[in-house]
Parts: sequence; C-alpha cells; structure tokens
Amino acid sequence: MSIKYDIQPASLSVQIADAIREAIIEGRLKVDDRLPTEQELADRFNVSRPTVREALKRLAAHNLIRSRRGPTGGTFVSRPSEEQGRIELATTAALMVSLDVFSLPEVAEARWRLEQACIPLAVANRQPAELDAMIAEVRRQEDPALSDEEFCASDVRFHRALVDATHNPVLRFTMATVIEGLQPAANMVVYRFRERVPLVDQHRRLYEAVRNRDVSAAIGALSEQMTYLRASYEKAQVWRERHDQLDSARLPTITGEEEMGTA
Amino acid sequence: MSIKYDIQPASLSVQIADAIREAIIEGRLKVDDRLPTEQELADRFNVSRPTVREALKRLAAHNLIRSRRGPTGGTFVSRPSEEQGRIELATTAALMVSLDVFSLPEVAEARWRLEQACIPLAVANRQPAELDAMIAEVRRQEDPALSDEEFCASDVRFHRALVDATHNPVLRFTMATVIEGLQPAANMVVYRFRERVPLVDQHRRLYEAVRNRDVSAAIGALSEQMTYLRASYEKAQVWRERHDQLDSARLPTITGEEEMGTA
DNA sequence: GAATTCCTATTTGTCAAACAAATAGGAATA
DNA sequence: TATTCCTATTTGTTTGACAAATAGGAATTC
Repeated sequence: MSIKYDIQPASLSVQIADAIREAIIEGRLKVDDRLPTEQELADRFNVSRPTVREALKRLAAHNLIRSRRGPTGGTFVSRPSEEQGRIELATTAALMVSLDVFSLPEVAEARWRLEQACIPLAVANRQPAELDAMIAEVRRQEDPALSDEEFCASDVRFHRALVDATHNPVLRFTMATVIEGLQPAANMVVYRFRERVPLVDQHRRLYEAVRNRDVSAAIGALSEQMTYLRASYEKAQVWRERHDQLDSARLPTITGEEEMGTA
Repeated sequence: MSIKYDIQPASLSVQIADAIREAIIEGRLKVDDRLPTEQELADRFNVSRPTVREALKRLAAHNLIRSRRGPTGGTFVSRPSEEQGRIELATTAALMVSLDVFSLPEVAEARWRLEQACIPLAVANRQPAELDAMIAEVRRQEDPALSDEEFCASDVRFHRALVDATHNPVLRFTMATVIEGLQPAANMVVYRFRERVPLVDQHRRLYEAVRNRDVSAAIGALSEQMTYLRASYEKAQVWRERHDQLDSARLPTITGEEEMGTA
C-alpha cells in the first residue's frame, strides 16, 4: 500500500544544466564568460563528457550558451538578444496553436485586446520608418498575384510595424507571442474563409489613422478587422470539426535520411 | 581576398533536432506518437547514438518530447501544456530583464498597457474563484511580517488572478511574459524604493472595482499603481547606474560539485 | 486454478577511450 | 619581413560497453 512517489531524481544532464543555468541567472557566470572545458566540467561534476555535452545542448537549445572549437574556443555565456527572445516566444506560441491548445476565436479576442492596447503609444510615437513599412505592406497586399503564404507574411509584417511604432521594446518583445507566434498559424488555418479585400481596406484605414494620429479611428479599424476575423475563425472551427472524422493516415516514422549525407 | 563565409553547416545534432521538430510541427509526428529508438534514429540519420541523444536533449529542453526507459519506454511527442508554455515564456522574459536588455520604466509602461487591456474582460467574466484569490492576496499583503520575497510573490499571484479572471486562455498565456516573467525581476530590483501601503491600497481598490464590475475604477486603480511603480523604477535606475562602478569581483567558475554525489 | 516471484528482453541513461575537425599561435622558412 | 607549416587545444563525433528501469511472460508456490 505504499504510495509510489515518482519523484525519481532528475537525470544527471538535467541537474548539470540546471546548475549552470542557475549560475548564469544568479550572475556567477556573466555574459561572454567562458565556461570550463567539457572535460573539466565532467571532472568537476563527476560525470562523463557525453553527459556534460547533453547538459550543454539543453542550454544551447535556449541560446544561453554558444560553443566554438579550437584553442581559443570553448563554451561561452551568450547575451540574450531581444531578437532571439522574440523568436523563442513566437515558436512556443506557434507550437501551442498548431497543436490545438487554443481555439481560434480565443486567439482573435486576445490579439484584438492586446494590439488595441498598443495603438495609443503607436499613434504617439510612430516615426516615418514605421509608416513607410505599413503602407508598403498595404500596397503589396493589393497585388492579387500574391500567394496566400506571402499575403499572410505581409499581414504579419504590417502588424509588426504597428507594434514597432510604439517604440517600447517590452511591448515589441511581448507582442511577438501573438504577432509572429499565434497569428500566422491561425491565418493559414482560415485562409479559405476570408476575403483579402476587406482586410486590405482595414489595413489601409489603420495606416491612415496612425499617420493622422487619430487614436479612435485606428481602434475602430482594428476592431472591425477583428470582428471580421473572428467570424472567419468560427466558420473554420466548424469546418474542421466536421472533417475531423477523416483524420488522414499518417506516417509515424520520420524521413530525413536524404538530408543527412554520409559524407 | 576571398570573403570568409562563416555559414559553416550546423552541427549534426542541430540538423537532427530540426528535422524532428519539423516533423512534429508539420504533423508527421503527432502528440503521444513514439519516435524510433535512439539506435534506430542513429542508423536512419547515419550518426552515432550520442549524437542522436544530443539532438533529443535539445528538443527535450523545449518540452517537445519526453523519454522513458524500459520495454514499453522510448521517446514520445509531448502535448505542450499551457502551463509549460507559460513557464517557458516567463523564463525567457526573466532572463532578458535580469541581463538588463530592458529598462525598468519600459517594463512598467508595457505592463500597464497590456494589463489594462485585460480589465474589461476580467470585469465581465470574473468568477468567485478569482475574486477570492485576489482578496486573499490583498489580506496577505497587509501582514507586515511578510518578507520581501513573499510580498513580491503575492503581488504576482494577485495580478495573475486578475488576468485569469478574463477566462481567455490566450490572454492568460501571453501575459505570463509580463506577470511571471518581467514583474518579479523588476520588483525585486526596486524593493527598497517602494512602500507597501500604497501598493496594497491600490490592490484593494482594484479588487473592489472588479468585484463591482466597475471598469473605469479598475483602470484608475491600475493606472495609479503604474504611475507609482514607474517613479520607483526611475529611482532604482539612477541608483544602479551610480553604483555600477563598484562592479564586485566575481567567480568565473561554477560550484555545484557538492550537489553531485559520487554515490 | 490463482497468486506470487523471478527472469528476460528492451530501451534509455551513463561511461570510457579514442579520433576528426577547426583554429590560434608560435616556429621554421623563404 | 612575410609566408608557410606545425602543434597544441578544444569541441564534434564515433564505437562499444555496462547500468538501470520496467513490462511481460515463465516458473513456482499455495
């Protein structure tokens, strides 16, 4: 009748990765510091070099460290760039939505609320660079020859420019979750349920409102777009649920052999 | 005079990790699918098992896969939980602010804008559970015996409850960047520059406004808090810049040996 | 026959020793 | 002085092995 505590100790590579990560966060290891060599780490932690390497790969996956070969090489603490952090946020969010953790109307609602919150700052702080970027994307979106993928990518760049116009690095960072993370996946899901013309028109009015420093017009155009998209998302959701039965046959094995030369 | 292109091919473990990640995102590998054994993967990619393991550790760092030993064990695709994703967002953001990528006033501004955007939904959708959580934290914060760490943790839980009251999973997810990621680090930096009494009073009024479904009162209380915090952040920033010269001596090596028994 | 114990196969976790590849710096050479 | 080459260092990768967890079946016992 003994309770089975499955708190089995974390694997060695996890323990080592956590120890090094903690040293970085607590400042015992600073940016651009060089870590001991893999062999020294192995000796210090009383493990083998492959185990140390597994730990280092865990940290490298989060871009906390970088490695170089050679006499002056080694493993160094990386300075986290805003760019790199944004990619990590977006990747995490994209994975969520691609695996159906969120419903599309929920995504639309959240994106609307958050982007709306950026508008007053964007209107106040927008510079010519962001205005140029926005109108350039609007013009691109008017081209009917644009593929769906390109249209969605342009849509992302338009909203990115809007958020960049706030000139607040924390907003630009945080909004990557919805702009680069959630929106592209959501957009591709519904691309057959939305028309381009109303979207481009909403973008143009949003651009003009930001240019004219008209907050309420900007919020109006954005709200209109979100109402429209939410309706599309609901249509897509219904369609997907109806087609879930099919659930096409899938390959449980991965390919990839052709990519990896034996060279 | 030849230009040195340092686009040296990514290491094998990176290539393998990317191939498997892509298979997951594209749906060729679905949640709870079992991957081939490490030996099979090694054969298929024409690499050794340690190299495969390094690749798997990169994916495990993002919680994309999990492994178990034994006959029915192996490596499986993980369903990303909202909880796990939130932790990843918060960790990424905390690293940024701890390494001074963002200034504290920028953090305050962004958090204010984004949390404000949550208030209308929170007021509309709040349930007794969230109200109870909020008032419980307010009461806790009134205890002068509370340590600074505990006060900051309670502050985080209060704002978490507010965002949870929106009952929108995407908002709850996205806001982890500022609530659990940026705010704790920022708060600990300035703890000597802020008084608890006004903060707790603002929390109480925010709670009451949400309870009474009074959007403008809630926004007012939150704005007041952000004005107060922004001033504290500025004070802290000045103080830190003045004390940067000292830059205490640091240990470039990590400890950790005592944690790793030779057992 | 039913329950328990033990064995065995499978799979990840870890270790050991080696070689390959990149590369900075010095030594030898022109 | 400039160039080439050698060498030492460090990460990248391979091979082969053993350890540890564990599910399932076989043997044993009641």
